[in-house]
Amino acid sequence: MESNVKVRFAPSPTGFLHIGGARTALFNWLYAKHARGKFILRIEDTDLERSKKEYLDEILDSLAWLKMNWDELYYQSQRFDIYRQYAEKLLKEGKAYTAENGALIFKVEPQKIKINDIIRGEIEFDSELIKDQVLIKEDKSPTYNFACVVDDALLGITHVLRGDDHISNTPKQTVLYAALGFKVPFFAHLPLILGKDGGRLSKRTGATAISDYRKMGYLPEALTNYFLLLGWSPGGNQEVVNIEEIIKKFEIKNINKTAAIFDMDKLNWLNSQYIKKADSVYLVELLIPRLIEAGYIKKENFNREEISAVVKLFQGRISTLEDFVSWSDFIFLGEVKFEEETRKKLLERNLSKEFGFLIERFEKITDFNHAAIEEEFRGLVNELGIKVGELVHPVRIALSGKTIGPGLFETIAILGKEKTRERLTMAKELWKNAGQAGFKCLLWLSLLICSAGFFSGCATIKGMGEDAMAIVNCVRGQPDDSALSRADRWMRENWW
RNA sequence: GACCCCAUCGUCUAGCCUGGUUAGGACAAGAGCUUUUCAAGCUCUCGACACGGGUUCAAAUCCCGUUGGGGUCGCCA
Repeated sequence: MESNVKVRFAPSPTGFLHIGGARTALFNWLYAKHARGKFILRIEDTDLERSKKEYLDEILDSLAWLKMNWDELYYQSQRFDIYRQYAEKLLKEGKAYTAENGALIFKVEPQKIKINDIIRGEIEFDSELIKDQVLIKEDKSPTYNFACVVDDALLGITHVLRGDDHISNTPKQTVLYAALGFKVPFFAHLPLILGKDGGRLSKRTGATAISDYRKMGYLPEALTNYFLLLGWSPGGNQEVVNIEEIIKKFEIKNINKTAAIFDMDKLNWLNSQYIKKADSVYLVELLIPRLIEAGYIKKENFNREEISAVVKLFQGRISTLEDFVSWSDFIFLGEVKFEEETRKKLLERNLSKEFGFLIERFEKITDFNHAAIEEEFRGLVNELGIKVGELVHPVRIALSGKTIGPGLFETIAILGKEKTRERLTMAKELWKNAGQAGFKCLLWLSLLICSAGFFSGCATIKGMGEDAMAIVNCVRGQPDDSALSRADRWMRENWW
């Protein structure tokens, strides 16, 4: 059962689809769905100079990505004849005149102009504030206000939902509707979306293009949900909403009057909620291109089930798809990437012996799963009489290069026996090398202390006691963080 | 500057139309629980009716003013 309701979103391809535009499109789309009417997309490309194909493509892509499907599509650049025809009609009727440069201009008669806004009620303007309106410009292209009126009337638009910034265009348009004998549609002016500083949204106050949010790894459902909350409330203290239910409930008159500030924190939270409840199959499909781009998987050779397992590992703790990419690197890549800080942390304590035991225990496991891994791990910890954390944290670093991450045992299970063994072995190598470095250092030190002793007597040797201990620790495989730098400093200060 | 719009926690908002609420929820912040880290989750805390006048027994709610914020003043859209 279709109604005669027809709404439109009319972007101009002189820039990307931004947050404000997408929200306007959403409200139009929602109302069309609610009223079982039609949602029309009209490209306002009358400015041939500034309209660009790349912008048009981005707008269409972004709308499709947000799942705002349109029923009809029009381009104003293909309708210049129509505008001209109506302008000439006004000219013939004496309602418009020709300017010296050939432009056609509409004469605005003195009057009070009332517009009725569904959201704001009646607004009155004085025509004295409106100058005569250009209909067709010197270059023969129509002006925005004229093309807009002709199209909205001819296409049968019943409700015009657009940004607040168009309020002052509305009286200019209503006089044109009257002059052309067209029925005036209902108007609803949506509150603006502002940046963090309460001013206009700009690159400085946050990304504005929808395609940027897509790149950053937001889900279209989450973005739509967030836009909805900016200016409309579903009632019942709902935050995460079901779009089908919203379509049923949506009413224009319930749209807020107040401008809203775009809050990334809440968007992030909403996105994390959507990721948490998303089907991992869906997430895998969204992630595949990102993983290929990051070089984690090869285009022609990847396993969806493996990716799915990794997705489940991180699903509950990320807020964007890009978070997943940055957290999961160590699982997909052959080698672990260490930050210098993290490497130092691992070197703080030599657990070569413990890691050796762990490798042995893991080798015995035939079904390398979470439970079995945990059992062996805890078994070893008990046997050694140490705290779980003493082994968990170094192992996590060795395996992932990170000090934080998902539960260790499930991570190990996903990582697999082979990579786990390799990385634990690699950590042992690291300690061994550090130990050798320490040994070399000791040789140097002995030499230094001997020479120093020879020249300065025993007092200096005593003073060196502390530093010497650090070096000794180094050799024993427990290199003190500062041992090397101490030796270095001592050498500079005392050698000469 | 002129004209127009708007005004509830830091932010998004419910409540306003049809006056009587301990002014509710969410994000953020803080605390705790849980714990192998970080998150998540759960519990709690913090936190608002811009101001001034009316009207009324009673005002976040109705009216007026002030202040503050925003928008528009193109042969751009």
